[in-house]
Amino acid sequence: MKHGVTKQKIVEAADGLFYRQGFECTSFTDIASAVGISRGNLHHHFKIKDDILDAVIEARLGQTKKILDQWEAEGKSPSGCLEMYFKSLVVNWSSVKDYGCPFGTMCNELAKLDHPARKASTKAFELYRQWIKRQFVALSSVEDPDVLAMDMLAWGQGVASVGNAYKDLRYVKREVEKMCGWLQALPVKDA
Amino acid sequence: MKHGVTKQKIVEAADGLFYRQGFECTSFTDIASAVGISRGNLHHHFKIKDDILDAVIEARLGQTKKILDQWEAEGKSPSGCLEMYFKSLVVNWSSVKDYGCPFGTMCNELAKLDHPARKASTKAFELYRQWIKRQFVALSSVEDPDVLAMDMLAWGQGVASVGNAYKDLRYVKREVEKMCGWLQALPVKDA
DNA sequence: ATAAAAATAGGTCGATCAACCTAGAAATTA
DNA sequence: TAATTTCTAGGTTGATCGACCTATTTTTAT
Repeated sequence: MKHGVTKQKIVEAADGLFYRQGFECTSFTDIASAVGISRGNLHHHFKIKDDILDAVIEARLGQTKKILDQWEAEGKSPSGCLEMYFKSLVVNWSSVKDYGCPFGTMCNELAKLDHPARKASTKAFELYRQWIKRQFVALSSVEDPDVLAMDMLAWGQGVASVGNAYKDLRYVKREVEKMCGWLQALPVKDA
Repeated sequence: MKHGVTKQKIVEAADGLFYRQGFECTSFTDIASAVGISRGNLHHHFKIKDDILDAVIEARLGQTKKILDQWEAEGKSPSGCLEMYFKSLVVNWSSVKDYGCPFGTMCNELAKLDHPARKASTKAFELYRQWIKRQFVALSSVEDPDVLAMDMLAWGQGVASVGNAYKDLRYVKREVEKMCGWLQALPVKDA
């Protein structure tokens, strides 16, 4: 196979499996058969399992950056961007329903394992936080964008967790609408 | 050992291990050695691993009921009760910091595993929800206690998740204070 | 006191795990 | 074309897993 293609395919497959099954419950055999290669080949590209995890985390960070850029392009205004963030729970509902938030659940699994890559896995949170903070700063109608960004992060985690437990899309939609309403009621910077 | 004592010790040990390591990452050997018994003995009390999980979930439900009753005794007023709930994140910080919320993290792990006991694990959420709702009804100053109870549930999950990721006690304390302040600002039923 | 039942220990089994190894195939470079 | 590197497949190893089993001891009931 072309240079680097297999490696990328491995990371993509591992990403999905880590999300849907968890890191610890995903074996080399799982990943290899998902990609359609042998275990030996998998070991050639990634010597140990933790190396796959590192690559997955890095790939997620890149993907997250891309998505956040895309939201800024689509959302147009800061409040539009924040709406994109809120609504992502509904957009990704089919997976959130079954597997929760990919970032939050991975962070928590790695925390329980006291895994060396735990800290790296929280970087996605940090990306979101800084991005959200930037939107609030641009809105300039809020007092403490730092605190508010943290609140938005926790809001997403909370709704994802409860939504996942209750498998209740209506609840999630209601929460998202509530946040969008709150956002529009915010006093906007002089137009 | 006296009748039933060993079984109870097993459930207690398994509870802690499931919380700190996760269900899937906890082996019969782990539990047996934590209790100080042999694997064979463990198998005598619980034929398969899922039986231990069922017992742990049931035990957690009983423990949760007890704690909620205790909070109602200590909290005195409905708002005092809700403060007990908020502050539990700080009280249990040393474990939340490392392992997250015991209910949320178990729910999510079982969801990923698509485990038969998943639904049972959500019953703890339901206990909390109904209890919180009762406090708001007693406060009688809120419009929709049902929605608000769900919000409080999500708030707890969100703060636990973000607090666990960032290992930031100050953030958690700030959030708790915020909620306590919001609670006291609520118009109370005629005294 | 004796029989029955429950509790305990430890061996064993087949399966699966991460990791390592060898060797051949394919692609690249010289 | 020849040499070299990269990619791929699959076997092997030692450890651990859940589960099962057979004894032996302890407790309970008769």
